[in-house]
This record gives sequence, C-alpha cells and structure tokens, in this order.
Amino acid sequence: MSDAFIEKLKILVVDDELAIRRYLRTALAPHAHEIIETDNGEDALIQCATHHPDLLILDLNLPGINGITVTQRLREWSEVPIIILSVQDQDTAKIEALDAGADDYLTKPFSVGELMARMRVALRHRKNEVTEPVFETGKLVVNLSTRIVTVDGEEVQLTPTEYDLLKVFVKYAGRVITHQQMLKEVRGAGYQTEIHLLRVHVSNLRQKIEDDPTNPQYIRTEAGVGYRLMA
Amino acid sequence: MSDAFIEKLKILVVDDELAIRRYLRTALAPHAHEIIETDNGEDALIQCATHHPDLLILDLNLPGINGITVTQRLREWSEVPIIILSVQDQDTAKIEALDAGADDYLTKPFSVGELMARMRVALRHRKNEVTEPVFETGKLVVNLSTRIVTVDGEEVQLTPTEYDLLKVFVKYAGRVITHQQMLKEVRGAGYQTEIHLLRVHVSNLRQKIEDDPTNPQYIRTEAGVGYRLMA
DNA sequence: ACTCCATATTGATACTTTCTTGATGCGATG
DNA sequence: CATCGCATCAAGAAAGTATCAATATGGAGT
Repeated sequence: MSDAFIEKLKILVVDDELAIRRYLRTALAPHAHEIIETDNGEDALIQCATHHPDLLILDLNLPGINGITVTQRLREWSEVPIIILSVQDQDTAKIEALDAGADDYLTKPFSVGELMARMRVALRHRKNEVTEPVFETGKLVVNLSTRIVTVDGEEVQLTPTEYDLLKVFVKYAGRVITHQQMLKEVRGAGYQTEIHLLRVHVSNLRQKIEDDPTNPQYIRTEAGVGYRLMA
Repeated sequence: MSDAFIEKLKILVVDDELAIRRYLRTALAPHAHEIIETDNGEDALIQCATHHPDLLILDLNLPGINGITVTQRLREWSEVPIIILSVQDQDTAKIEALDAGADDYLTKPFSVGELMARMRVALRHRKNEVTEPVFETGKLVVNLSTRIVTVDGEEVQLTPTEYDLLKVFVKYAGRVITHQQMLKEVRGAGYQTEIHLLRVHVSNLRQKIEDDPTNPQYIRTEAGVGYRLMA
C-alpha cells in the first residue's frame, strides 16, 4: 500500500559522498521510477530546473554552495518537496534548514524505512503543482532559476536589491503588495521608516524594465497602499 | 519573521503528562493565539470536532485509544496538521505514525526550537490548500487577499479609505451598519461629528461600484440609521 | 591597508492622488 | 413650507509618490 505513493517518481539525490548516493539508489530503486544524482549544489539547481523532480533528497554539507542555500534558491521558484539529510544533529541546524524551506530533516545515520515514510508524507502534501521557473508578462521575462531578466529579448542588468524586489513582485504577481509587506520580504523586521528607500528602488527598477517609466505597465502603483505587478 | 506563521493560531496539545502540557503551554503561549489541552484520545477527537484547531501536538502513548488511532480517526474527516511526540525512537513506530496520517514525528526529549520550526513547516503546507477569501454579490466581487475589487469582471480602483469602507461593509454584509459603528471601524475613537465625511466617501464608493449610483443596488441607505451591503 | 567601483542610502523638490470641508440641491416628513 | 437627513460637487489641505542628485557604504582587487 505505502509504496503506491512513490511509484513513477523522479527523485533527485544530492550528496557529495558517492557511498550515500549508491546506498540511496539501491534502497529507492525498487520503488522510484527514476533517480537522478548529483554531488554539488550548483548542479542540483540546474537539474531541478531541467528535470523537475518530484522530490529532493539533499545533504546539508556540500562542496560549493551548501544545502541551505540550495533550498533557499530553489524556494524562489519551486515548491518541490525537500528532505534534508545531515550528520548535524543540533537543533539550530534543523531550524535553519526547515525555515529555509525544507520539508523535513533527517539525521545520519538514518533508517531507510523512516526516510521512505517521510518521503510519503512530503509527497502527500504536494499535489504536485509544477511551477515553471520562468515568469512572463508582456515583454518582461524573469527567469528565477538563472536570475536573468529580459525585456523584449534584451537582458537587463539588475542590482541585487532590484532583483530581490522583482522576485517578490513575481511571487505575488497580480496582487497588491503593501509597502510594509514588501519591506518585510526583502529586509527582515526593522522596516517601517524605509518607505522612501523602497520608492527609490522601485523607481530605479522601473527605469530598467518599463518601456515608459512615467506610465508603468508592469509595476503599477496602488496609491496609499503599495505596488502591484501585473500578471 | 518566522513567528508570523504561528500567530493567531489554535493549537491542541494532547498528552497525558501534565508536566509536558505545562511545558508546551509555556513555550508556545507567546506565539500561539490559543492553546487547548487534553490528556486522552477520546477527548482529543471531540476537541477537534468542536474547536477546529489549526494544529495538533499529539503524544503516542495515551490512556484509552492511542495516538495512532487518534490520527487515523481524525484523518477520516480532517486534514489538520498533526505532529507526533513520543518517547519511542524505533523507526517502526515512526513509520506507523507517519503512514497513519501524521505530518511529523519528534522523539522526546525534543528541543522547543525544533518543534516550533516543524510546526511552521506543517502550517506552511496547510496554507497552500486554503482558498482565498472572496466576497461576491451580484456583479460585485471583493477579493480580500489580493485587494482586488471587480464589477462585472472589470477592475475598479479604490482609494485606501474607500477600500476600508468596503471591507467593513463586507464584514457585516447583509446587516445594517450604523454611522457610528462604521466610523469606529475605519477610524479609531474620535468619531461622531464626521458623519458628513462618511457620506462623501460612501458616495464616492458608490460612483465606482454601482451601475446606477442614484439607485444603489449594493450599498443601500437605511435612512436615519446607516448603511447596509446587500448579500 | 588602501583605492576604487558599484550599489545603497539619504536628502531635496516637484508632482499626483486622496482626504476633508463647506456649499448646494433634493426629497421625504410633519 | 420649513426642517431634517442625505447625496453630490468642487476646491483647498494633506498625504502620498516619483525622480534627480549627493553622500555613504561595503566588498574586490591591488
């Protein structure tokens, strides 16, 4: 019965230890339709964008960008279930990973049975809404996995904050985002007085992505409330 | 930031040890809106049916029906997130609980930080399934989460106060709202003399959402009393 | 440690929208 | 037919917004 959940699935295993990958492949192969492997974070992000796996098994300690970063980057556009595997058992590590967007956290050594049970839980939650890592509206294209933004085919160069802003706009595309909300998303908590700052950045962003910044067609301003990216 | 997820929530704690319940209450109280407790499975099921908590923290070893059974029974009609707490660390127990429908499983002793992080994960999942709160009457549609108001499919631009007014109208849809009540809702306390102001705003609102503002079909005037939004 | 550069922040100012107030007209009621 | 409650209009006040320019900051490279 329980196996039914994880049949015909594409699973991406990210771990730098070959032994672990082999072990997982052996354990999962009889149940999973397809298993993809990689040993680093950069490649994991690429694999996710190209293969759209149904589930991710992710080691925390990776060469290059670590598991937390992979999780955060992925969560910018994907809701694929992520199960973290790690040797670290401190609760701070767990909290950080879970808050970064992971769905579960297992400490090595782990039992395959438990892993598979937790995989079933993770898959139960997502009715697999496949989101494309590309947002498009009018001539504006935002590729969330490569972080490339183009207008009418031409790439525009955005500063980090400008991109962060745009990312939030995309996340809430079509909806109104209040100044407070926006500041909370891109900064942390100490917002409030920084509305002016937000305006400047939005203005700069408009200069770069709008055909006519005076008459914005993408980022509309909702007077007295905030902004809104047209969908 | 992360606390935002678990604000204004109703949490049901099911454990037969008073000490654990007390401990959880102390730990969660600053974050959760309301905490309900019970020490047995039968009551847990009743509490869920009557109070509809947002999350369940459930001990596995209970007098009477055990945690597994509670989970199974609950899953027959409810999708409330369930986090299992247990002294048992064997993977068979975990697998059984997770497959019964639990969303997570923590072994005692646990760290409150980790519990709360896992609660956030559980609530995150739940959030995706909640449908948007939309009010509809005639050709008027008010989407309270996106702040978009449409009449006959066409979007109307409302000023902040106009929207605030409409929000209150929706809140008391079908019922009469006195001028005083309305002023108290949208302003604070110093109301009373501002009835004229209210009229102006209502008038403006009508111009925007009514087909024939002279003959309002949505916002009716209750002479001598106040207004009423037709439901 | 220093310089330089891109970016972030702050300040100033012109501009736009929204709020508020007072004036006016309408219609029902006693 | 005078009065009251209501709706609407219009103009000034207040609040919110866009943009340019000046200064501060932080990180990369030397």
